[in-house]
Formats: sequence, C-alpha cells, structure tokens
Amino acid sequence: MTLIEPRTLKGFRDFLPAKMVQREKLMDTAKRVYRRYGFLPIDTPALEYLEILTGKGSEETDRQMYHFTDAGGRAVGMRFDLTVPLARFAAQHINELGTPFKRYHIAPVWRGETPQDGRFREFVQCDFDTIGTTGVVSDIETALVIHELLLEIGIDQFRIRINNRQILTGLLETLDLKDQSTAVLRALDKLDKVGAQGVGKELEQVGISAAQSEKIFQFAQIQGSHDTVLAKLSAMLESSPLATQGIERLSTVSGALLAAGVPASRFEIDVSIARGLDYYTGIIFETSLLELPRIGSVCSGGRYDNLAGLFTKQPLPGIGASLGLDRLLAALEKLGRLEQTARAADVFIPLFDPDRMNDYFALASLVRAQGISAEVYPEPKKLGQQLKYADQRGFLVALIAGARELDQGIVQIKDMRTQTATEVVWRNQPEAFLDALNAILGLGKMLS
RNA sequence: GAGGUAGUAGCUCAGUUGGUUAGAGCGUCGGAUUGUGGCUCCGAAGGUCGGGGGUUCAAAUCCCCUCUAUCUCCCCA
Repeated sequence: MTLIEPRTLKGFRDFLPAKMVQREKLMDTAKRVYRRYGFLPIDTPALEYLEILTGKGSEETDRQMYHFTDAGGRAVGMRFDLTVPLARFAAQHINELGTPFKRYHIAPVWRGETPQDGRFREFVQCDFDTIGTTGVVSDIETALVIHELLLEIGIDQFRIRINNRQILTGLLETLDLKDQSTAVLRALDKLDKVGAQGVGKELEQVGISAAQSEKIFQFAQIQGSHDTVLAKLSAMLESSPLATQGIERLSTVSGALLAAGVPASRFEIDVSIARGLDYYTGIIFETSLLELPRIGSVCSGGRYDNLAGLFTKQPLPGIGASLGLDRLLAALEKLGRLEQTARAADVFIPLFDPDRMNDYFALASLVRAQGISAEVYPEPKKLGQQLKYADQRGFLVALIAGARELDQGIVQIKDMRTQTATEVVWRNQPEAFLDALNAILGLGKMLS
C-alpha cells in the first residue's frame, strides 16, 4: 500500500497547541473588549450563494473568491470577509434584532491570493460592527474599541490612521475626476510605499492631467497635528459640501478621542489612506504597528452606509472594523512578543501504582471541583519518567501517592519548581489539603 | 496571475571540482541495578536529499517541469 503524503494546501495551515493557545488567547481578548462595549456574538455560514458575495468587495475580492457549483447545481462562494455576510444577515434578520444592532464575529475567511508574510488563504478575522445608525457616536466608539483592543493585546507601539471617504470623494468631484476615482484612490493609497514620484507616475498613466495631479499632491501632502490637517483641508475643499461634511466629522471624532483619553500620538488624520474595498462611504480606519509597518494593517475598517442596500430597501447604515488575528499573530511572532506557555493543566497526578487508579481519579475530581485543572498520567511508567513528562509540560504541582500514602489517606504535594514536597491528609478532610494546594498554585501562577 | 530567491532527519543546518552504506547539534523515545523531574553519560528510532523527468558508468550536487515557502508587482486582515 502506498502512503499518501500528508500535506496542507498552499496558504492553509495546521496549528499546534503552542500556537493555538496563543490564538485562543487573542480571540478571548477580542471577545472581552467587544463585550465590554456592548457587542454581541453572531455566526454565519462559511458558504453563501455566490450572488450574495460577488460585486460587494471589489473586483479584486471577486477574483480571489473561492467558488464552485455544489452537488445541487447551486453557485456557491466561500466568504472572503465577514462584512458582506453581515450585510445579508442584517437585511434578513433586522426585524428580529432591532437597531442599532452591535455584533462581533470571530471566524475564518478565505481568499485565493498569493500567500506572503502575514498573508494566508485561510485566516481569522475578528470583526465588530454597528448596524442601523449613522451617528458619529458609533464612529468614535469604533476607534475607541480598536485602540483598547490593541492595548489589551499588549501592544502600545501602534497608530490608527483615520480618513474619510467623503473628503476623497469631495476632492475628486472638485477635480472632475469622479469617474476615475478607483484608479486615483488606488494610486494615492500607495503613497506610503512608493512615494510621491511613484504615485505621480501612476496618476499620469491613468490619464490624470498635470494640473489635477498637482492638486492631488497638495492634498496628499497635508501633514501636521490633527487640527492643522483639518484646517488645511477645509481651506482647500471649502467649495465641496461633501468634503466639508467629512472634515467636520473627522474633527468631531478627533476631539472625542482626545477627550476619551486616547493619546494624540496614537491616531493620525491621514488623507492618503483609501482602503480598497469599494463599499466604504464615510470614515475609514487603518492600524499599523510602528515596529513592523511593512506587515500591513492589523486592524482596519470604516463606515459603509449603503452596503445592506443591496439586500433590502430598508436603510441599514453600518460601521465596523476587523482585527486580523493571523496577521497580528505573525507580527507578534516576528517581534518575539509571544510567550510560549503550553501548559495543559496545573496539577499532575502520576499513575504511580496502577492498582490504585481509582484513588487517583478521586483525587483528580476533588481538585477539578475547585476549578483547578488536573491530569492523570495514562501509563504506569516509572515515576521518574512520569515526573520528567510533568516537568517538560510545565505542571506547577505534582500530587504523588503510592500504596504507602494512600493507605493512610495522605498525598505528597510536590512543588515542581522548588522541588519540595509536603505530605497532607486528603481523604475525608479535603480542606487542609486544598488550602495547601492553593497556596502553592497561587504562588506558582504569580511567578509564571 | 507575472517575476526574483530558496527547499537535505520533527527543528537549525553541514555535505568539498558530480564518486562507496548522506552527517552534526537540538528535539523525540529507551536505558544508567526497578518510590521522585530539570544536569550528566550510554543507546535507538527517524531522510523516496520537496516531487517527477532528463544528462551520466555514477546525481543531494548539472538541466527541464512541478509543488511549497519567501520577496516584489497587485491587493488586503
């Protein structure tokens, strides 16, 4: 019989416990922060009718989408983000949910693009969105959640870049470039990467006149403090009501963030960020790590006032953002910021004397009833070997008892770190035993 | 989708101008007179040299294709 080579698809990955523990920890942090702001969890299917997904992101996402015909002849697509499924979900259920509706959704998405550092074909997004309100409050709240989320993950070297599509659209309208908006925004978005010259060339290639190009550059090069940028923008775009509205909105958001205690250095008004997804209509966010800017945005999003309009006549504006779990994890790993703790349980119980197995399970139950994790070794190996296993896995405490101890109802509580052991009675009087155990565990957890 | 770089044990790598049974460290497993781990010592397992084809008496080594990783373009979390 020939063996099949075990392998995973390009851009798809397995996760070993050491990695998975980290991923779960990140997801837990995201959940905790989202819940703190009143967001509730939902889930949607990985597969949708193709028509639900196509034409919602951009041409690029259509091209990258995994799609096929199922056995029943239905055209089916795998979701490439969580926002489009949310739009469908909201259109379908909004009458049961009521507005405003705030949800979070942590789930994998799929994009058939070329894998690169921090870019995969299957990756998890941690989205949070607010549906059914155009109020600036939700714009502000979205930024606050992004900020708090990154801090709570343990990152403080980051910057949230904020822009407003209304400003960009306003600019393009005044320049009479509305039809070429996609090309212009795409070029502009690269300012960071290719510099002014590169952007200039690209604009020239799409047929933008020198005068128009000049104007775009003046715009893109606006820099400075939040207030300075906003002032310059409004001076430049006062003829555009749309842009003016967008600038005012940014001004409100900026002021509110400062009032909420977000340091000015953590966010920046950056008119050059555009975001590729066509559905954004208002404020947009992009978050980069200052220590690793090249890995790209780890948390971005924005306002999309028309998205659900494709599924329902009821107006359903929304705003939200998405934490790229896998990209962030790749970044943290690169920065050496991931602690490797793959301890399965806190308490180790060696199968010292297999004839006394029932005693070990009784002991384990007693411990677990306190909410303490315990593992009974599955094989009656030599005690030394069992302890070696416990040592390698990082157990804090071993509960050792052979026939001699068990006959007296006692157990040896061994602190794996200090290698010291004390004998305590546990049978019929667990209090003193549990106290002693907790004392060691409490100390061990503080140290580890 | 296009182009550049790379691919040798689970991991990090060595392997001389093509030349016998492809090596090391770490890790894994076992042992060091059978009731106590992290050190040390001994031993073992583990490799179709990413895969396929070609050149050659002979290929890990040279050529072609392919897969995978990584980088650039593109796009994005």
